[in-house]
Amino acid sequence: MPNATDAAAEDAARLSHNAVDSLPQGGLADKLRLARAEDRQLRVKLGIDPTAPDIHLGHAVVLRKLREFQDAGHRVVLIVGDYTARVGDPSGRTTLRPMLSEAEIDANAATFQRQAGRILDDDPQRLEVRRNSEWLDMRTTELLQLLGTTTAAQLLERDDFAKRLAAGEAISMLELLYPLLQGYDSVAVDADVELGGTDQKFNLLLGRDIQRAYGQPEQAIMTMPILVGTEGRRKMSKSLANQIGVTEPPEEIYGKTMAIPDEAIEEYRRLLVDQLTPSEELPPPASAETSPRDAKRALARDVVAWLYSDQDAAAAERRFDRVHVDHEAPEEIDEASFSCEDGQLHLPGLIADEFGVSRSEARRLIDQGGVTLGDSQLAPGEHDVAPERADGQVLKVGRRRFRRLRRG
RNA sequence: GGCGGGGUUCCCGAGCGGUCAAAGGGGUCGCGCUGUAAACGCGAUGGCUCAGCCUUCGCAGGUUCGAAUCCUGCCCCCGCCA
Repeated sequence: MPNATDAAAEDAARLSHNAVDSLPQGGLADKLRLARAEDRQLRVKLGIDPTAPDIHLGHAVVLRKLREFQDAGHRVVLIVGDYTARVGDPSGRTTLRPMLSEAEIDANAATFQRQAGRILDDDPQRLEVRRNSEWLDMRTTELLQLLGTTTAAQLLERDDFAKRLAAGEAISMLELLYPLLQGYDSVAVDADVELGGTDQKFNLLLGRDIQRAYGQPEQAIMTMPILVGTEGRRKMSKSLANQIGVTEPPEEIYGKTMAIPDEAIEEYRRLLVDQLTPSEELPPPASAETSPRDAKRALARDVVAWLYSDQDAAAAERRFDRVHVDHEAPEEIDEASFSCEDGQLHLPGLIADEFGVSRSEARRLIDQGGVTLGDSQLAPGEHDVAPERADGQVLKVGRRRFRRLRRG
């Protein structure tokens, strides 16, 4: 039986799998050692931003890591940044975030918490959820004490601040304050470890300084890679509209995964699908012989199976093949009823109503050969059709929008 | 307090009296192709009762035959100096 020291180091190594940074050197092992010695759980913190409530695969990377800590017996402390959401953290971006109303924040926080439950263990012993308005709504004297812990130069070291300063761009006081507030969260919850994306590195490290200033042991920090969005370039985020949400329907998740560039396949697999902690018994990863298409199909299946089930994954794949490979209509199609008083069915109006586009857009779609009625593609200018020709037919708009038409 | 820069269509960003619904890029959409909603190529991208009409270039007024482009006032944003 290995002694406690070795075991802690091994655990730390395992938990650090896929992490970009685990700081300070040996810090996590020390924390694990301490937990063993004191026979307690580590408190592993993650701050979440309730401005973007829907959890996507990018969040899932960090949440999966948290799940590993839970499975190792530790306690995850999720901090809903309901108070900091009023401040707006600009990490990795160049413009200020909009502020949200309290009602919006509450709704978003609830949504996030519910969705996180898909990945995290929600056993109260393993998961604690807090809101930072609990402690950040502080007296001015306390705020001043917090401000006293840090210098302007320290904050301006942060990469994005430094760049913006050099470029003569605006940096608001609120933004500068944000890292301090986040750091104070660590103090308030006695964090032993804090996780985040690599864009959080500065804030996580500053949390250590804040804790020290308050006479607390400093947290270990771990950063996880930022998952790229479906276009394969920029970080996955809702505002960039390149996200795959964990609650999206199976066929959407499957399809969006198929839309990622081939180069991103390996990264997606490594961060989302592979065994949480590597073990010797695992089969080798998908061989390089596999074609990108098949590798991506397998990935898409695995992601859906992870978030739903094997059956859902198989069904999603069937549907995808049917619609995108065989170019046929899916089995299940929503119906749209139409009526026509004046003898002709005006398609731009119908398409606009059914798919939420403008009539002008609908006209363009028809004119560009993007609309098919039954099995004939509509010709440019063919905006009105006889009702007999439309009734009972499948209307296909673009590659993946379908309606079965019924005269009503 | 002083000086300077700026607000353009989903985003960035050109335009600076007519040829502007407004260059170019991004994004998005469509088609083609294909191994996929990949890649690549081509095209489209304010609205509508769509060969025409209507409404846009921070807001309000004005000059002009004619303004996103000129003038006046206002609102907002940013930087620098102090």
